[in-house]
Amino acid sequence: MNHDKMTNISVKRGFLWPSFEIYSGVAGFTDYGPLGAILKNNIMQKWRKQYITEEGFYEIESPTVSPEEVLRASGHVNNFTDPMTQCVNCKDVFRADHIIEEQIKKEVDGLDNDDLDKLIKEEEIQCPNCGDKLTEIWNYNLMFKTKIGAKGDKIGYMRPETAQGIFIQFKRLSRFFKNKLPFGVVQLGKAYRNEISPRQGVIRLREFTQAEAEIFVNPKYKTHPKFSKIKDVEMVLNSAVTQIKNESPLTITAKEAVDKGIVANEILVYQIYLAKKFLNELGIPDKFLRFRQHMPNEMAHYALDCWDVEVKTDRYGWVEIIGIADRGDYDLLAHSKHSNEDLNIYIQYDEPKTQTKEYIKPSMNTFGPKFKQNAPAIIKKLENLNVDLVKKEIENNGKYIIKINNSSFEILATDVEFVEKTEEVKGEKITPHVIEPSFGIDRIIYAVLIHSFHEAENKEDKDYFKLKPNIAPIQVSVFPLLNKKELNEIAIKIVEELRNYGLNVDYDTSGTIGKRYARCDEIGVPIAITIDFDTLENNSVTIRNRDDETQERIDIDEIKTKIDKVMKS
RNA sequence: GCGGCUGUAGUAUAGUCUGGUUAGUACUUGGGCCUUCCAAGCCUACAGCCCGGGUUCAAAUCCCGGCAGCCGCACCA
Repeated sequence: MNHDKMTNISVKRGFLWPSFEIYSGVAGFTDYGPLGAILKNNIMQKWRKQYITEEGFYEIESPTVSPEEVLRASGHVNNFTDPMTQCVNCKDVFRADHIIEEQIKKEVDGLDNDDLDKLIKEEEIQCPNCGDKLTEIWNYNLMFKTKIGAKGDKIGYMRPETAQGIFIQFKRLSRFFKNKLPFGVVQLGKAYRNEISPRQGVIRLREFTQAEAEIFVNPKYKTHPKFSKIKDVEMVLNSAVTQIKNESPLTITAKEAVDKGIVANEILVYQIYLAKKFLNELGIPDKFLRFRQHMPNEMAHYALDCWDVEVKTDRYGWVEIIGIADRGDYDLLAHSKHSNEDLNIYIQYDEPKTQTKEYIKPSMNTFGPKFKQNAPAIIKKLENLNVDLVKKEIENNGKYIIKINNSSFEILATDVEFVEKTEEVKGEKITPHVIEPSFGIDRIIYAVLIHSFHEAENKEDKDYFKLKPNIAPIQVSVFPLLNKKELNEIAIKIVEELRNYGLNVDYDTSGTIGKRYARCDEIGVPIAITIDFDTLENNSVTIRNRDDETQERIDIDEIKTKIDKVMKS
């Protein structure tokens, strides 16, 4: 790992570029150059393959601008802000709630800004730096605000996560999936957070790409049909408990993790497994990965449980690249409440359940004459009473007194019967829980680049990206050994054929062959094909492997089969 | 957002302190020559003082502001 060298080559060769550079740039934004854009697409396509093709989820695409109501309901308008205050003297800026808590040693969660302002005055909270006075509190909201429409009176925000777009479409989605749980919906796209001061390059962007899956499950069945296949897979888990006790992470199998209650359920573990598999296949080995459970106090406002997948970097230490959260029913309930829509799903039982329930049945031949015109009202009241309570009261005291308006009525044992009634219940409405793996694509690309970067070990060696063939932006380079007309002609023919076959091919005639090999190694092209004078005579070419520099003489007709083989490795 | 350091072709740098010729060098890149398998050589071309203002006869160089990068603090639901 060598962040500086890697970044240098990635900029030089067109993977990642600073944005708006000719206007001196803006922090927190990045451009994907020509190779970076392909790499990103390849990784996103691979992600789609794993979650859409292999897991059977479906993708939707929703707007990146949201009306305010959506983000009010989701909690982002209120919870995604930080109360800030500034020292009038030294101009340092602080989280208001943090410094209040620090100085009065009391939690101030849930207080609004006016309360906090009051506290600052009453408790004489001072600048922790220089002890001077603090300004009034203002909210720093991490969302980009905008206006929708010409009048500009409708507030919109750039979405801070792609997830909300899925929750909002829950009704249509559940119909699309024939109202059957579980089902999974994914969305890949941009999200926006106006970070106070982003540094760390592509690790903390103000505009970034997420790939999220929202898996809607029946809260009673958080099992997974494929779990048995992965139950023996070992993973390194750093649970909240091991973190609190300062113990080293546990290496345990998926099954043990569930059995011992370290991870809440099978679905969550399965998702951790998928994340690990995905990263392994991108070329990030297990020793650079770990799974860390959020501590109760660091959990986002919506989460029941959350595991971060972290990757080791030389520059930034362990970096979170994926979050896998059990969001429970938080989002659907929140949107249901704010929109007045039923966001639930009707679960039909396999077999109708018979429920036996006790009712209070008025004995009408005594009840009617006794209460006369008040009878209907009393009956209605009786229906809503707790049966056991009424029964006990009559058994113990011989009567139960019902008050309607200002009159009270005595219900005696002779006035009512207690009847058991059996009825069939065919199903129930439930609010699904949501399991959400959320991938930070930009961070993953950084992780892929830093971990596929091969640093020269000696003078003969060189720096290059050892990208896995299935994500390499360019799969094949085709070189004529010398820049001669007759070699170029064949080379161009092969290039065209491979391009038609669906491969990204680079054709290069400049400089010496060694230089061209070096150049294509640098950007991670896994295969090079060289045409020489023997090709003219016997139709054979040299195929070269990037990683071990081995060469093989093969027939032109074998090229595609050979490439396919490498691509699958 | 605060403080410190830094900013010269695509990259790495010389020059900045002590203002003064056409901003030098290497690699890279393009074109050409040569060349039968791992950045060889030769010729040639392209390309730079972060932006804005000030001081001065004269600013890459000194001063101020901005922007960006790095480091520390704060922030990162």
